Amino acid sequence: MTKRVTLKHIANELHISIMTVSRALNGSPSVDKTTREKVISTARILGYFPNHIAKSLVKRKTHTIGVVVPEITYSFFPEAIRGIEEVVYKAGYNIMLTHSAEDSRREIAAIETLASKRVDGILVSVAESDTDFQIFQQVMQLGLQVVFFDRCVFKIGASCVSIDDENSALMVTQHLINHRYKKIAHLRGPLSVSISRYRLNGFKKSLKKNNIPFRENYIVESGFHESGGYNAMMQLINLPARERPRAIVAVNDPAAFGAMKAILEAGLRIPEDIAIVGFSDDIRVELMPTPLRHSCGCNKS
Amino acid sequence: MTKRVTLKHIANELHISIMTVSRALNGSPSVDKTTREKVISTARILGYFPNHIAKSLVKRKTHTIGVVVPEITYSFFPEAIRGIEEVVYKAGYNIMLTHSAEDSRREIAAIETLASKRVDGILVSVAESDTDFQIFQQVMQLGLQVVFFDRCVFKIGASCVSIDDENSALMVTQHLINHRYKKIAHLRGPLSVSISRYRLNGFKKSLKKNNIPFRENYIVESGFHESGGYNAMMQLINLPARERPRAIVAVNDPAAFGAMKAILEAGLRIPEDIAIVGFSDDIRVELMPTPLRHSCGCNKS
DNA sequence: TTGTAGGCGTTATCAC
DNA sequence: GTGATAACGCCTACAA
Repeated sequence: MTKRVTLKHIANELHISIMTVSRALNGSPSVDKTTREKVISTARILGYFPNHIAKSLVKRKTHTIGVVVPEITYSFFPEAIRGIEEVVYKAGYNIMLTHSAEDSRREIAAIETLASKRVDGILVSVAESDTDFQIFQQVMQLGLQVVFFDRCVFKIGASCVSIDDENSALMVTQHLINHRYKKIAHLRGPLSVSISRYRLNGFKKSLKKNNIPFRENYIVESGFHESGGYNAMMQLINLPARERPRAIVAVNDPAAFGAMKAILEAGLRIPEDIAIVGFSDDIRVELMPTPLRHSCGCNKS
Repeated sequence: MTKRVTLKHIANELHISIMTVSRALNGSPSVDKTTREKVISTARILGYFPNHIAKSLVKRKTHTIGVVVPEITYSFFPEAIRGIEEVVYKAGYNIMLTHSAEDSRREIAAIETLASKRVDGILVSVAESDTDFQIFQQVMQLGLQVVFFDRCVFKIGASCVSIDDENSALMVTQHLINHRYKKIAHLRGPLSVSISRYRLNGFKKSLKKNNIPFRENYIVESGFHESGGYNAMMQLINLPARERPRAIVAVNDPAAFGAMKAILEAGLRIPEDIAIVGFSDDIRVELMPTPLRHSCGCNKS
């Protein structure tokens, strides 16, 4: 059905060697001008497309970067992926995109596949449920570059790109305190993920710094998604009216959105009854009726 | 620096042939049970990862699908990509994701790269500015499967997956008419893209069907983005108060969002002063203060 | 400037 | 069951 045109075909057509064709097409200086022109024109006529697979095999380089995210549509990942694509594109690379669906087994499978497909490097934001990180060390020993972003794994010698979560959380909380809020609750992410821990720490530190008593029941796990934020917020709303927090620091924007939904559904107003701040510049933020406020201009790209 | 483990290494280690190793690892039935176990265990010990590049070269199949979108973060594409990833993952494939940034030259380059990297098929949603489609025919002649989605190119024999744009637009408009709106404007997309034309047609047909006079100045080009929607809406708002439309059919949700911004900034209310409907179930929709209404449950996945 | 030999890591095919 | 050999399409290295 399909006749794949190869260097050989062009070579035969022109009665020259494969190497000359290869050189001509790759812009090698040591090739006769006339020959080069002939080669290029017949390549075009025959509809030649270079076979990067063959090239990759011999060069041991695929010019492809693997990307592993927990959920493609989730939070700021579309923008991150977009940013990554832009950068690698300019460098002459492509991205192979996989998502783990927050499932660590699937994440491992994705990384193994990427390793097998011989990507030149892997960018990964780890799944919530991760506990075993030996797969990363394994592929790193293969010479594969691994760089974490947003959700990092430390202590295995890979780089990490993320904002200063602890400090950001501290500043976000401080922001609320500066606005005279005292009853501040925190919707936290799963503690297995580093950003959750850092943000929780920042939150706690800020309270301490301002001598605001820490209340255990003001820390509610929300996970990273809207439904979790919603449920967590419901818990807080169901506290006796006097106990209810007046402000919320959500671990990220999706959780904040879920919480807002719960607040509005309960007939409460934002921020008059309960104020709320999120994280990570979700694209939806600018369209919200009540803008989420951010502590800093930190950019996560 | 890196010692790539190959079948050869395993074979040498065990003093057997490469083929036996290959067969053992691929679960061929015709291999001795003991040998297989030995092979598998030393493969594990040596840290062997199969080289899909080599495999692809001989099998002429990469198990990779190329995806080309105009903008990764734009409108419903994150969800579409997510859906695509889910499907191909289950089929044992991966996706190579590229974006054209609405630039047809970049789109062509992306497709050439994907063809060179020998993806097994390409899913593409074309850029706004596209005029020349010969690249698609070119790669199709190479035996590469091309399937368009959302923004299709017709008449070149490739499949297209999208909603019935004309009918949807017709129904959306009818919906407004049923609510007694008569002064209805349309923010249209670039006419080079098929969905823009279909939606415009649907809009016109609906007016005609209901004997509502068509006004040229009620059709404003907005493009597909928020900024365009904003500018287009400003034009309409700046009409003399009596001329102003009371309802808007936007070509897609981002344009609708931009328009809403313009409306609100002008101190008008939605939908009391101006009603607005979008398209394509943008993820932000459910969070909007004034929900965008949809004509049908059409799903674009 | 151009050509030849060999190999990248794997599988198809045919022998044993 | 297992092995040798020849591809797959290209490039490196060396020779002419």
